[in-house]
Amino acid sequence: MDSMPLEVEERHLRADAERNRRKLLDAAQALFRERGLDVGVAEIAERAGVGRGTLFRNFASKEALIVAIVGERMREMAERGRALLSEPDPEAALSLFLEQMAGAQHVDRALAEAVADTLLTNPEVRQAHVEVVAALDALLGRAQAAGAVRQDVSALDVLMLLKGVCQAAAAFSHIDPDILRRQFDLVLASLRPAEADRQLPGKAPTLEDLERAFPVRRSPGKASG
Amino acid sequence: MDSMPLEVEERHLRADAERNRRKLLDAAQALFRERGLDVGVAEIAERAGVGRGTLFRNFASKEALIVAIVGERMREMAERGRALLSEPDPEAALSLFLEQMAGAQHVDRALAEAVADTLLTNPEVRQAHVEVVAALDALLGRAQAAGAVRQDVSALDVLMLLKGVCQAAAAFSHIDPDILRRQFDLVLASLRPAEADRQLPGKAPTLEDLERAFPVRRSPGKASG
DNA sequence: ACCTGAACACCGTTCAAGT
DNA sequence: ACCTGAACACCGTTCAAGT
Repeated sequence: MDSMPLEVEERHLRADAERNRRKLLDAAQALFRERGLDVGVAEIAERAGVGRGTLFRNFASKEALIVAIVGERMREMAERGRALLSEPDPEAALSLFLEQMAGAQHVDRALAEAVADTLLTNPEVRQAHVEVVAALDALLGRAQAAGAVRQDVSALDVLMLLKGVCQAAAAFSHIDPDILRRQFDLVLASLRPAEADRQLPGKAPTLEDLERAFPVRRSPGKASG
Repeated sequence: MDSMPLEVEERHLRADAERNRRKLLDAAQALFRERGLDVGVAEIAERAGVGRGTLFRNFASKEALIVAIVGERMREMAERGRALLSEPDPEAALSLFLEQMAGAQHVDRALAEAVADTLLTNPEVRQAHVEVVAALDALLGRAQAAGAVRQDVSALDVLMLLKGVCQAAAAFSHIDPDILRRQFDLVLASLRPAEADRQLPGKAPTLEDLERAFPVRRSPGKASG
């Protein structure tokens, strides 16, 4: 059972079905991005030009639709993080990545609501999130090796700290674009190499801690084995 | 119209009505605290031992019930902040207040969800929130005067930074109690007096910025003037 | 094989009938 | 004056009837 590939479901769709699926994704993407995850399925189907039932034929639930969209955005973000590994200055690369994450949430309400929500327990979103953490971990490791960042923080430490920045700054930056940068600088200040008597207590949180805090819920019904 | 007192509505309730109101508040408080703001009004009314209709006679909406509870918790928190002004060590007082805020959200899911939500646009919650900011501002000012905290941060700067810590740490601290303290220490590290070339850009956010970012929505219908 | 809208279940909210 | 549960409006989801 461990040899079963995880991402098949590539069985051929009829041409019109494939087209409808795309129209639904595009409509939902635009509406979620603009007005958040509370927009109704009726409006999404209408904007896509299909019946309500078609939405649920392509996606098991409204959440599944959300997951398809948010998961993709997260994977894009992880990819941008990996790309920054070729940036010569390790500190600048880390700072840029943090900035891009906040920026993405700023222009996409769906993404901002998703990371705050309990959506992280969904398997697909979790996997994408793990990718992001891995990319951040790599960038953070480089910055630490270069002596630009204190040794005793982990990627999850940084991510937790950034979460508030993203949410708060996103709400404010319509008004005052400076605030985003201020909050960043505060986060970066917290990450500077610490004197010996300022070491953080306990152990740095890992992905295993994340798993124990938010156990991934198996999607119900589908898997019978 | 500016001479109208804001918090009257103290007209006498019949004894049984007063009792029902209390039962509803107690039931909702317990359920919200334990399981978050999604618990249904039917369950709340049942636990309180009254009909659904009675809930809506005492509170204009489910949100009004939430606001009554969350607002009170926030006002308690502001009071604790003001009490800490008599703590002799300014840095310890500030640190304690931040710790108490995170702790309160840790034991009360309702509070944690409320501060993340758009509930801040509600007038009553906003007023309570402003009280908290004011208390934090006083504690922060003392710590800055004592040279324990950099001069260029405002209470809102700190509150934004803390928001992520509260959310993230609350979720994790079931697993690893160290994490809360780590995140705190990171926030405190970011607040240490900065070297001249590390000053934050722009101006520190004020309560007026908060008002422009989240304009208070007038409660609809009630006020006719 | 897929599309569709009527029908269903589940919320918050209202209101006519009771006391 | 207040209480109550049946009724309503509004969601996400299902499904029998269509193509």
